[in-house]
Amino acid sequence: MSKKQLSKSVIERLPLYLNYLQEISDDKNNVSATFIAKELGLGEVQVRKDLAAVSGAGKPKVGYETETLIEDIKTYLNCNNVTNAVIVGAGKIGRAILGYEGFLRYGVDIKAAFGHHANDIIDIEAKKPILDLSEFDTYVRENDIKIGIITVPVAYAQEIADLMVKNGIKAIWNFARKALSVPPGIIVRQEDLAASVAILSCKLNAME
Amino acid sequence: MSKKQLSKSVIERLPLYLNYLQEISDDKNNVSATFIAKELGLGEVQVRKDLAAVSGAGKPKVGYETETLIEDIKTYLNCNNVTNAVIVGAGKIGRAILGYEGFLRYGVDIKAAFGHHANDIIDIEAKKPILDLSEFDTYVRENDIKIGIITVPVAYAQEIADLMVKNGIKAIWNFARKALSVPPGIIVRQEDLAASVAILSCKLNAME
DNA sequence: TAGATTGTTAATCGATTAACAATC
DNA sequence: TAGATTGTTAATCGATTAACAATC
Repeated sequence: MSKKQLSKSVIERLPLYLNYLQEISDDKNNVSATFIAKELGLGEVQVRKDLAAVSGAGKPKVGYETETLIEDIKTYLNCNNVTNAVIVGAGKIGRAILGYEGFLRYGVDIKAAFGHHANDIIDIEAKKPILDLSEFDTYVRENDIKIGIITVPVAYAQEIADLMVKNGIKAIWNFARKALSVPPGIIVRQEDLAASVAILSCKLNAME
Repeated sequence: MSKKQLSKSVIERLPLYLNYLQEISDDKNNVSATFIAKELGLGEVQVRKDLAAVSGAGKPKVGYETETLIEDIKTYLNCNNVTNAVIVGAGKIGRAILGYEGFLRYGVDIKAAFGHHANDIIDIEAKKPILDLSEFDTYVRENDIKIGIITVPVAYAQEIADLMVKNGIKAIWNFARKALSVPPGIIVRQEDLAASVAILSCKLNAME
């Protein structure tokens, strides 16, 4: 499975294409890079290059077969293999993520959340267990968990990250506003929703 | 207020610096770019250049005054002026965001959420109203709302975006997986949490 | 003074855009 | 065939990194 390693910017555009293609796949059997570019407000050559990188099945005059393109992007993004994940932190954000079904679409299955003094509570809507942190080690090892999601307060984030690494978790999605220190080989993605909206407000302010 | 327009990449690093500086501000009166770079795992020159862009108050040998630097970044990010925001979509994600206090730290005050057939429900923990969508127009105009946050299902996203624009909202933070079409001058920030984790799982897969 | 750290100018790197030949 | 669209090679652009003189 020697997959071309694409640049970060390309990888971040792939979900965009995927969503759009899935949206139109019922109506259109074929689609051109030109068309996608116009619809998504991107450069035509950029789209063509991105698509060529994961697919390369385009035909002059007609464009790409929509279904094939969808499959190729999904394959690249690993959507068809399920990767298991757990959340540590059963507060509002943790529960909101636990209950959101959109992740499975990308092959990520969030199996459970862990909290303090929680014990086998089941999130009714999501039908997923919220377990006590003491069960973490066993659960992670027994359920082939690869991704850990941290939604605890800043003060505990590093400690939880250490716990995850200790139990063999290889990728961490961190919602705590704290730069984690992890051993090499562990992937960390920092998510700061507040910063996202700060940038929005900053741009807004710059426009006046 | 002619503020230098920094590049997207620089702006996205500012919150990172801000968090770290606030974390250490009690212990350290001065801090060097070299030190920050090492702690956050960034290039030394990059940090120095970023800081110079918003502050420029560094002194050879001692570095920057921590407090001044914090204030300069906050000024650039517009943290000290409050910008009002509302959420449309009172599902799990909408409520989670409504209840999260971290935004005020960046000067964004989320005043209320709107849902269908909701009427003056108050989110107990957050102490913020969840109102019916029919009250949207009046509320937005009367409360100087500048930012709109969309957490409704994909099918309604464009319609809500139009409603926001119609009522004078200038910046939209969109959690629906849909490329919005808005008039020029309106800022849209697309947020796709599922795609975020997809990229994580993709990298994880590429490593093996 | 000597050395750490700054700010700036030049070099490198990577990503986007432009140009164009190939092809269905 | 003609024309739309592809894939590729070269040119541009922007951001990061390296080098170094200035300074407290």
